[in-house]
Amino acid sequence: MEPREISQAVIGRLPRYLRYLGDLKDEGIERISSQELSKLMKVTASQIRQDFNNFGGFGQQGYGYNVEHLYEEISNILGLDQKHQLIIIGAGNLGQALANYMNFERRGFIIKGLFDNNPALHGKTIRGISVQPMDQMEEFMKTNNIDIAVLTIPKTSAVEIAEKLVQYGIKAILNFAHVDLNVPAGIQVENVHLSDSLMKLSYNLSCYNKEQ
Amino acid sequence: MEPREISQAVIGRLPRYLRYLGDLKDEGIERISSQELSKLMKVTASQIRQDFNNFGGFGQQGYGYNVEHLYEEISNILGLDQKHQLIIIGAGNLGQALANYMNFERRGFIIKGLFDNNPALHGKTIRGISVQPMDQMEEFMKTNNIDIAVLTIPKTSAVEIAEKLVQYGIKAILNFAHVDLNVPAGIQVENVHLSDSLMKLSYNLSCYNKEQ
DNA sequence: TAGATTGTTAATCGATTAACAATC
DNA sequence: TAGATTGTTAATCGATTAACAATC
Repeated sequence: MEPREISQAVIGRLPRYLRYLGDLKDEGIERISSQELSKLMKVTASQIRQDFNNFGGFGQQGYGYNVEHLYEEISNILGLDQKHQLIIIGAGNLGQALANYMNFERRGFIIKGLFDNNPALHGKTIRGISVQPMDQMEEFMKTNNIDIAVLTIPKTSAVEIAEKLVQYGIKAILNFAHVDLNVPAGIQVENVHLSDSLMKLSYNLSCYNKEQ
Repeated sequence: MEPREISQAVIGRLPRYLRYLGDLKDEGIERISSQELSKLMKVTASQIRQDFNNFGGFGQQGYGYNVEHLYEEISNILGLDQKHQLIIIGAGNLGQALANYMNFERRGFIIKGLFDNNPALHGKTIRGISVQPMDQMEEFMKTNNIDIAVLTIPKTSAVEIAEKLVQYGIKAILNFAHVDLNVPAGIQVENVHLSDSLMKLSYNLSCYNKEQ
């Protein structure tokens, strides 16, 4: 088990497996074969077995996979057995929307703080978390053991703020700003570029139309 | 030029090229070589040239690429020369946040309507767009020539609503619901699964820690 | 013309799929 | 034991990178 050698392609598929397994679990289904899961998820059974075998054997020949067990294993691989404390930088519409989104907590992603430069927002409370000025970030991160930051600020300040976050010891950033962050190796970044997604849709739309 | 044969891997990189070219354009830079762009974007010059050549030759030997021209070409490839009318289904926190986000309009993605089942929201206005009940969707889509729907509703109703949207003639869906939509071939779907992104961060965090 | 840099072919690398022996 | 299905090796496919001839 050499975690670093597993490709991001595989890691990227794990949350989807987890989702389907959670649903199966809720339906009270005990076991599933790679072939059944294959039909359900519309990926090859081969890929499913290969993916799972990156982490050791979770199945049993002639039986398949135990849903509950597999769910637990993937959940642990994804580190969901651990709690993550996170802060949201930027308490605008998107920041507030995310702060209001309860489902993250269920997975162990606990929103601890909200920060914004706009004085009009300071003291405003969302789900018990009050918006603080940016300059209190450093202090807050130290006392609250924050490991993930969610960036929902405009791209003009995102790079600079990300550098500060790194300096203050952040381990991972979920970046909604439409810019590439420049962080040292070892700091994890996931980008959510909504306009990129729209552009992909746009391409495939016009592409499909040309086919006709 | 056979649009359908271009891999989604290439398409997925186009918006990022466009972003860098836009920045270069704003800086008043006229030409750039694949090697310079390579350094800037941290991808290989080879990949850049391969990507662009999927669509025909945009460059000139010995010179490089004209920034303005390349920007226009990629913009057109992505279909950004055309306007897209879109509706947001689900006027909760996220739906409102997206409706308030001005930048989409600049790219030709015009938010025309907002729909929600919650009567408390009906008539509420965001940037001049009032929230309508879901049952007015069909009529609205017909009279407003809507091609993209943004789904920001809970996963319990997302699949059902997506089917209706398809029935009413939607061409593309940007899906924020944490569920896989089941749409016919030809209907474009882009998923934005925020909890999946957090899980990937979580994996890479624990993975990195194990390295130490 | 000489230098630079593309467009494009060929080589490599990695990811996906197929096949089957191992084994429950 | 016979049937089913995994774990794993081998084959294929596609995407990335390297190399270089074409050409501005």
